[in-house]
Amino acid sequence: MHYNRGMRSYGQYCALAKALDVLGDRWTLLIVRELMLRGPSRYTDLRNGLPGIATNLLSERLRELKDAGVVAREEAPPPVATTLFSLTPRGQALRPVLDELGAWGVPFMVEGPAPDDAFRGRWLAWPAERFLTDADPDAPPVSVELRAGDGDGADPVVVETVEGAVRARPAGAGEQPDAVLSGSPHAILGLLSGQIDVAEARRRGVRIDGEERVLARLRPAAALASS
Amino acid sequence: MHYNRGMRSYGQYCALAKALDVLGDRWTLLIVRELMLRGPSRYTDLRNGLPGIATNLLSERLRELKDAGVVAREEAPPPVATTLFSLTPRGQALRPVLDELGAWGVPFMVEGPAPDDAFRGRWLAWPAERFLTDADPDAPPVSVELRAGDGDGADPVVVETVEGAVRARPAGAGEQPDAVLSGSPHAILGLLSGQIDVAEARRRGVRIDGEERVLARLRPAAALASS
DNA sequence: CCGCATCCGGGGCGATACTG
DNA sequence: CAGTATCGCCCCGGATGCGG
Repeated sequence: MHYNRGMRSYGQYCALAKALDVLGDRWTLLIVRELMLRGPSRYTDLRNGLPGIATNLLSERLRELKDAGVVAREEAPPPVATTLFSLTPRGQALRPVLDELGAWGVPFMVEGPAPDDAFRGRWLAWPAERFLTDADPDAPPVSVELRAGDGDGADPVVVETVEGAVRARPAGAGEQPDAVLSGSPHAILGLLSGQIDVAEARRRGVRIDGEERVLARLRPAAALASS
Repeated sequence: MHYNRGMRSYGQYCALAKALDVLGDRWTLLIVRELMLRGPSRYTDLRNGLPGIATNLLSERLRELKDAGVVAREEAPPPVATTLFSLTPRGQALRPVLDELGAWGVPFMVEGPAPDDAFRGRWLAWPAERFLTDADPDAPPVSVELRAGDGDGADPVVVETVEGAVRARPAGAGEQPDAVLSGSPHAILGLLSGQIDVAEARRRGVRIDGEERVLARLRPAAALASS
């Protein structure tokens, strides 16, 4: 029987405290991150996208988020017969929160990963959407595939221009990007964020296949890492 | 001796996870809220603005935030001889994060406070800055004082127009606002957020002294509480 | 008074094992 | 595949003490 566990409230009539009553528990915002980046996901895929989480915590948080109206469960009908978790509109409304928190955290990433940090390629998709702009919106669309890290978290990500904006999505099968960036997550993130240029990135082991000039079109926006 | 307590990391090379490594512990973001709303503050004043916090947690969080470069301590010289805590530029950069999180939490406030919720008047200052706009930026500036709640958390707040924007600050002594709003926090917040109009607010016990028409100038911005 | 440090009980959290 | 069950540990909450 699960009563109101984890629902410890700050007991303050304040918008920020109320938000943290729902989102402040450990792992909660990272679960929202995965649902935001992946879209509707199965339990196992969420677990894979959240290295380090305990399975009981994942199920408990998903239940709390469902009760709070942030997450929805939908049972897919046979023959698939799997459960899908997704964000409600109220959950989608957290996008600006994650964007701002992530932007604030970018300087920590620039320092490089800790020795045992886990990594998933799609975690770059979201900084990419935030920091890249299309330098020539009227030209035909371009796309770049990012392959960061080794096999474990190597889900490739495609960054493409869409009507003047830059969007990122998981790479599908038989992808045909204009260019492919391969290298360490650290170096690729430095390139995306504008902290280092193409020459410096290459010096740090980044490999560029395909048409390199499309990189000049996806330019990092202005100063992002204010001290 | 205090080693690296509480520094439990998610161990993920992700901007959001890195941000939460610093800010994700309990009470941390609320401490930043107080420093943001109050400016440089003494330990005791922070404690008063954070009803429910344990004193050891406050000191521990302040130390962690200092180590992370978010908070600075300055020892005021004699004869004052008190310690002041303030936000570094890196801490000030959290303003958009708090704004977005707070905006997301506003719908919970509209539902009204829980039975034993604590309240401080200055918690309205920050939603006010976010949700009010000056409907007539070229006219002479106006100011409204908010007195929400009873004695305990009645720190009055002054909302005023400053060059087309709306700013909030703690009310000083001998304040001369154009109007004064008194009433329950719930009703006043409804008015600020545009959820209820002046007539409805009055029906809910809000009292308006001074020139009522200045309220027409401080208009709530467009829809804020998306379902 | 102000700014903590110390002590202690309870429960959230983390890791593993297990099940329909 | 999608969880539940169980068990330590350490974070958290509350009270008290205490030096400057």
